[in-house]
Amino acid sequence: MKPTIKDVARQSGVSVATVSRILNGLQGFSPETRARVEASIAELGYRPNAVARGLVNQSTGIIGVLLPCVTDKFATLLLQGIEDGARERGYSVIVCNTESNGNRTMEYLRVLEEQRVDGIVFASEWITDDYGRELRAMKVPVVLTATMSMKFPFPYVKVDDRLAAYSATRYLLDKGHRNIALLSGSPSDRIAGTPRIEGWRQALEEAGLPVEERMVAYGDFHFASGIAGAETLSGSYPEATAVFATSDEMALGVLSWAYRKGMPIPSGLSVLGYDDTLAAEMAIPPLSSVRQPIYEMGRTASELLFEGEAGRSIVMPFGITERETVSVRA
Amino acid sequence: MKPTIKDVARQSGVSVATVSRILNGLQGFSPETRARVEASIAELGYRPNAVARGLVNQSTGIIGVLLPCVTDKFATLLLQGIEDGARERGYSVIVCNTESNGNRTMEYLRVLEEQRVDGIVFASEWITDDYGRELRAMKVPVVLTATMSMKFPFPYVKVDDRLAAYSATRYLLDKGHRNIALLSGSPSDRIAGTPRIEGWRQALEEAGLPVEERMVAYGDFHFASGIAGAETLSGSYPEATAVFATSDEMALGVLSWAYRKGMPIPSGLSVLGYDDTLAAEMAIPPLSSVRQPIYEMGRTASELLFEGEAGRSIVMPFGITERETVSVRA
DNA sequence: CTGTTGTACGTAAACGTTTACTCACAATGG
DNA sequence: CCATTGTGAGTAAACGTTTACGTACAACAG
Repeated sequence: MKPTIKDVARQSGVSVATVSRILNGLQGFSPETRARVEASIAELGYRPNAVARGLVNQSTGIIGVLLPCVTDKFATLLLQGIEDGARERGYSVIVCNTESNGNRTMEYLRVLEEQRVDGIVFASEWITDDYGRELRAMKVPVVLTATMSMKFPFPYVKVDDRLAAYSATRYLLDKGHRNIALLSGSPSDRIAGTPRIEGWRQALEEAGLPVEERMVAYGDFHFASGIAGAETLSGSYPEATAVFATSDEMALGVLSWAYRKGMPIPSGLSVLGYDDTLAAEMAIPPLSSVRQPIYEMGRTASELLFEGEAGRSIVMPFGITERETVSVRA
Repeated sequence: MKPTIKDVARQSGVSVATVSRILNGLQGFSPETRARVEASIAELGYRPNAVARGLVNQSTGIIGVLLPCVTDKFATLLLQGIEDGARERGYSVIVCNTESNGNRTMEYLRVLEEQRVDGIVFASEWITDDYGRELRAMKVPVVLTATMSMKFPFPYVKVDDRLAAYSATRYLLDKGHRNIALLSGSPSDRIAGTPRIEGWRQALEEAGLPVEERMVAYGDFHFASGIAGAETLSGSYPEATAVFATSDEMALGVLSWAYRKGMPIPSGLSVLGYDDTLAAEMAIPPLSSVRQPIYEMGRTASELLFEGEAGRSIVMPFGITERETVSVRA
């Protein structure tokens, strides 16, 4: 089969130990030996076997990344950041597409443990007791990103969702809006649901405005649920002059619904998205959105995995990218 | 550290061979022994070490996937299909984000060889001589998807781009358009560039229409280049009544440009995209597009990797999804 | 000339599995 | 009652590395 270190050793008339030393940049060989060995390596086309290395070194050079969806912009930007950070440090990444499915997630955690990955980045999803226990039992560095857990104190990298939603709502208030609907993720989502709802609510309450259940619709962060949510809100809260959607895709759903209904944006209705992905930029009209440094979050997560002081978490900054879907109201 | 098969053997008073046989569903043990061993496994929380297994079995249960970009819809849908196919067969996937960069690609091929992956799916990019030689030298199953190579006869899964572009152009002709601009990828792209240009050209020529250089603009398949291309075409080919963009993102760029210019779609200009990704559905107005079964292509690629008869390639069907960006012209 | 030190290697054990051989023993057939 | 066969196991070699330890030899100090 493929040449092994033994073949290289034989070919160049030295022992495997010497070849290994040369390969690993240690010392204990003459320049001539080195030249001879390197010639053999080139001639045979030898490539070290990472599997064998992994076995003796107890380290595979692979990390695992669990994502709820590998096709949406948010998750893939995160992935890109993680992958860049890992690659620069000589690590490869195994992607695990959990589809937010508990069984698949548990199954993948098992696979990652068997594969003896050197670290795990867990993105976006709530850490259930099952996940947390499993992760803890693996005795491997874990970093959470775009999520966190009180119960399992893994280091995390994320923005403060509550604060971001609060600021976004304040932004709309400052533009003169007094009837601000919320198009939220599920209220049972403790990460990207509840905190954003609370931020919105707090901003309204501080402004002395009423907060009623009919002012919010719930979706799943995806496009279709944005359309449905807009439809719901148009019935339950027709006086709304602005809607704050907690994902860009849902905001695009609102835009799409408005287009369908002939409702002009932003003169008839202002729309604010969340994430500031490329989708916001491509929208018609270009979508104003709450900006998260998604790529940097991913990159930071992999940095933390390898170089983090134990337990250190990082809260990332956010901002608002102003485009053309929010009008000022006299 | 973590319990090994030896710990399990000791704990249950049998040899490692017996534990191994139980783990692998072979025969040669009594039901009582099996129960005892399984109890020990549960008690110790033993997980087989895939690295050690990989060493002796000469198979890692990992495949590598090379993608030019991990954030765009096309590539990630492909990835999702590949991952699903792999997972169902018990394989994990290492993602390699090449960014269409030759050095990164070569580096990743080296990593994949060292990691001794069981197969490689190579997506979207042209197979250079370097890549081809390296892939061939790895002596590992390779499947190409959304690309192919004459020089290196790896099996591939893709649609016939030339035919699809021809059909798309015919579709516009059938709608009464006689001035059909092309917004293409690079003409040096032998996979997604040239063939689509040729399909477009052939349809026009068969219809007895002139084909001139000024009728085409070149982009890189991404959004910004769509805007730029639309601008270029509006100068060089103002009489165009339709533009065929060879990616959805570029088509969205055209939509965005038109919105900016106040050009009504489709009454002022018809636009046809390519790929029929979610972006097409989310566009305003909803974008008509050439549909490729992207997810299925990915899934088929991983099937082929494990179960393909040597060298069998698959040409996938395409279609046209009609939405609202193409008008009929009297 | 002898003892010490440094250099350039080689030997062999480990890493955690799988699996080809063995082997003891019971059941079975003649 | 003996030879054969089948069953439930154990032993040990292999997979391809790394690395602790050992060793031969040259240079050098005293």
